[in-house]
Amino acid sequence: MGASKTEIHTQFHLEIAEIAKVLSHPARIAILEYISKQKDCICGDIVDEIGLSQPTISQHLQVIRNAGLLKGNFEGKRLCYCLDADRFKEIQELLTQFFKTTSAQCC
Amino acid sequence: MGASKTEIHTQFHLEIAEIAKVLSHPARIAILEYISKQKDCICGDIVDEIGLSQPTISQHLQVIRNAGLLKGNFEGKRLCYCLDADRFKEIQELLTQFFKTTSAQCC
DNA sequence: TATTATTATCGTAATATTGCAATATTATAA
DNA sequence: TTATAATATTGCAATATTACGATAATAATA
Repeated sequence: MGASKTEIHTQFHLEIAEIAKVLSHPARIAILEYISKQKDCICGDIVDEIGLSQPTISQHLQVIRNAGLLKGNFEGKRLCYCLDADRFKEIQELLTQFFKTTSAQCC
Repeated sequence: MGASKTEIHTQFHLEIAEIAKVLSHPARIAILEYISKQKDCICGDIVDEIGLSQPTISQHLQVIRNAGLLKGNFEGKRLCYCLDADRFKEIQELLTQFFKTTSAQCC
């Protein structure tokens, strides 16, 4: 099949999995880390930095954007892509919550 | 292509992505949470709990096992599947480290 | 040893992901 | 407005993932 059976899972489990999927590719990890470090970040820089084609980077950016993690500010002349700090913190807290819920006890 | 270009990424980024991939399916999240709660956990229980076929659960378990998260104890008569607490903590720390490294500052 | 229960593996179909070339869109500069 | 630069979209090929039926392997019990 290839498609996961979403209907049998809880909202919490689906949400955690969706977040994790965003983080499940090294290019996206690299992009997130890079964007977070820049004051003024443009997509072209990312292409140079990471070593994938511009369309591929653009595609990864869309995945990150769909997760609500991207904020684009048109400050003055250029488009500035930044992490949405609030959403980023939210995601961090959801994962923390999962790790809290799931603490190994047996054996 | 479908295969990611591993050679262009750092070990850290690859490691984070690999961990996230394990967490990127709701069934595996559910399995991890369930296993962590049981004292004596057998695969069959998981099948009843989650609502996927036994082979599918077994496949998900292998992904979890490959990440070093499963510990199988043959205690007395039955096989007891448990979370590897050390590895679980390790994974948690790696993600925490990523979130620390990647803290939104710009905009 | 034969039976039964539990878990793993194989084979396969459906769908998703990754990556890039070509092209379109958008925004700035001339 | 036209040229130029930056980013997004489209289309497509290669590979990966998800799911399950059928079957094999393994372990406990009669």
